[in-house]
Amino acid sequence: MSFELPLDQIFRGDCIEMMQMLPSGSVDCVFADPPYNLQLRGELRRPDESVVDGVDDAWDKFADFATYDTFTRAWLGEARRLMHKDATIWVIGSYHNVFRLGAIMQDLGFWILNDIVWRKSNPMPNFRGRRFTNAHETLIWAARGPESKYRFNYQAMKALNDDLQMRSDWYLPLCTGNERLRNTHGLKLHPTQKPESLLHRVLIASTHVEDIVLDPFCGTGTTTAMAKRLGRRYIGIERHPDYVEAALGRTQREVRLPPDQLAITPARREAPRVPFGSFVERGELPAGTTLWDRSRRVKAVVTPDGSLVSGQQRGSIHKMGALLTGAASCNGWTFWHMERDGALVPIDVLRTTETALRSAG
Amino acid sequence: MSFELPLDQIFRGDCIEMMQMLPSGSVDCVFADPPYNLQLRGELRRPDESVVDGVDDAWDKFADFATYDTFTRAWLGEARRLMHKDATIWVIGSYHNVFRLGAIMQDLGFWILNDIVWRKSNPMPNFRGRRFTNAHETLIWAARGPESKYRFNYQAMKALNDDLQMRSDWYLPLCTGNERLRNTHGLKLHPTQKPESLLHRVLIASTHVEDIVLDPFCGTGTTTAMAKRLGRRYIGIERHPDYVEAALGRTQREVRLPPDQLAITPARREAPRVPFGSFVERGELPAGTTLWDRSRRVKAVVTPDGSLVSGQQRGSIHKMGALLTGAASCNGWTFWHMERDGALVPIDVLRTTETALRSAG
DNA sequence: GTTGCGTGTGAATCACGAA
DNA sequence: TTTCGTGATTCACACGCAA
Repeated sequence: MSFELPLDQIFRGDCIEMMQMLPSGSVDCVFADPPYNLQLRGELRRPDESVVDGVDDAWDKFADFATYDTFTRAWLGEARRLMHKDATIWVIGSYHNVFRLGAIMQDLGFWILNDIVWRKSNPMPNFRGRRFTNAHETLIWAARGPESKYRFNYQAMKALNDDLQMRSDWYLPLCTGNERLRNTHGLKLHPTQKPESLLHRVLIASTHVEDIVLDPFCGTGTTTAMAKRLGRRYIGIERHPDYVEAALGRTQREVRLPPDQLAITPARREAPRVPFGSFVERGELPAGTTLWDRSRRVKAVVTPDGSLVSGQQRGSIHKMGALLTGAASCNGWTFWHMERDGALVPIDVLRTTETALRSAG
Repeated sequence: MSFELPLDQIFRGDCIEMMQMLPSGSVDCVFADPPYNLQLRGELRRPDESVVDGVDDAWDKFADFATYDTFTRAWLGEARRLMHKDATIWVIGSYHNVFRLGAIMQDLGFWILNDIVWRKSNPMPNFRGRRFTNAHETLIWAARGPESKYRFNYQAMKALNDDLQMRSDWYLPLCTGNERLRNTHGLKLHPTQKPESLLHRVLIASTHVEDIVLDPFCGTGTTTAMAKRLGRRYIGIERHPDYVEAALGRTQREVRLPPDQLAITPARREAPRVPFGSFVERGELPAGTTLWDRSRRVKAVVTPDGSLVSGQQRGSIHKMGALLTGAASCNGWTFWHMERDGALVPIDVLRTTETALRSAG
């Protein structure tokens, strides 16, 4: 049996069983924080459903890895089925499990886009002085397959980083203080609650408003709460009733940001396409006008159909830019300039004016 | 057949076959930079139309993941046989291959101690704006097994990091400039030459003077050269004759530091923003350099872990400044000077560069 | 000598929609 | 499924030459 896709809900149950009931190709993004260690939470079972007990001689270590791998293949396989062709997935782990996660993801056909390092500003020190301070965790960001046309909000990430490309190493604090959920005894409710800043960056980078986000290991609901705040739709799955209760209350209390605060720096490739010829038609750049490159080394003349002519050659603004410079390709909008008050101005200013008019009207 | 262990040599040949001829349990540390199995699909151009010189060498091409895994299991298995019970291994990779490396290492019985992130100060940007800038690579540090009594020079690492525990994220520049080996046409000799600062930290962290270090993918000899400089014994294996020739010459020219400059030591120091040790690692203020006070009344010598030595005394730049002047305390950054073009310049100038400032964040 | 500008380059899985 | 046209896209350094 299979449900219609339920939105903005958090379910209690085994994530593999729950995912099996959801329809294929229905989610835009998955965020998963799977158990890091078999012995910790008793969530792991062998394929025959017997529970793994924690013995640590060499033979059993191998059995543990095999069991962990089986479990990992099962939930990643279901998650992949639920993802539509262009969806992406984030999986977080530490050196205990992340290598198995990554290898299995590759085996299942996921196409890794980046591995992201979450550098903790306040990690726990190494008390025994026998290793380097374990100051980071790793996120694997992957598309469903190599041909996916996945979403990456490049300009938004650049804006988040002082107008420099966002790198693969992120420096963020642990979840502490008021953000950390606690029980009535003041003890932390969940051992590995993720910081909201981490989910903020993940969701802003790889999803759009109204996109559907699935978290199969929902825990205390950082993903669902942040999805709601940022105007994304969410589906959470969590096995432990206490965590489900906390996640439900927390997400319920969360308030969706108003639309004007949800807008991110738009991607230029998604701006409405305006034909160069339309400016010729309207007389804003009449046929006969001469265009130049930035340093006046090459020039061309605008024709009535919006193509350019230079000598015997004729073509679009892009084709002519490439042709005259010998480049493989060329963005004609930024290459060609027109004279305005004696100075050269890129013809792209025509387009930005147009865009402004459209959004205003 | 099997050789006695040959020391301080670089061999040309297939690393699996060569390792098979060496005796079991004979090396203290392995550093391995295996092929990454990048899967580049076409030409990549910068926004200025220049072409990126990608890694297209035959040695990096594998038919599929299964082929790569078979190769990886084979060389890691031989490396493990050569390691004695308490030896450790370093393996470096990127998201293309590191998950497979780590999972296979765990399957073979290695015990992962840390995953280390080499954060590059100057990575190549993402030119098409379709992903996060791939700004790091990952090193896996592992013992031969869970019971290994491995070497970790905790105090030396702490000293190198201005008396703060060394973290799992390391900020180091790429190998560029004079350090990068070039052929007679000025082209890079090896597409992926590793920086000396990386090997410096690896060797200081996990080996002792006279320890035997094996590099099965020796390339142009960064490992062997740094092992010689730091007084370690080395065995290099490399398949490509051009790389072997370069590694031999480079390692030949390298000079072993004198004994008093090789000693590493515990130190208790303050923590300014930029660790003094980072300049030592990067070779901007190499071990062996003599520092003076402003009026050349006292002097001291820089050691590989970033502490100073003068006579029988050893300590941080701050402690040694205080000690040698009889003061209660001292700001080593302004007290100590280095010679530059015959004049004395405070070492604090090292910190004023953009690079230095960034290493803190 | 110093400063500043132009150029080159690094382990890279680097477009996408319409017809 | 394939072809084709449009047009989006770079950061930190090192080095050489000019002012």
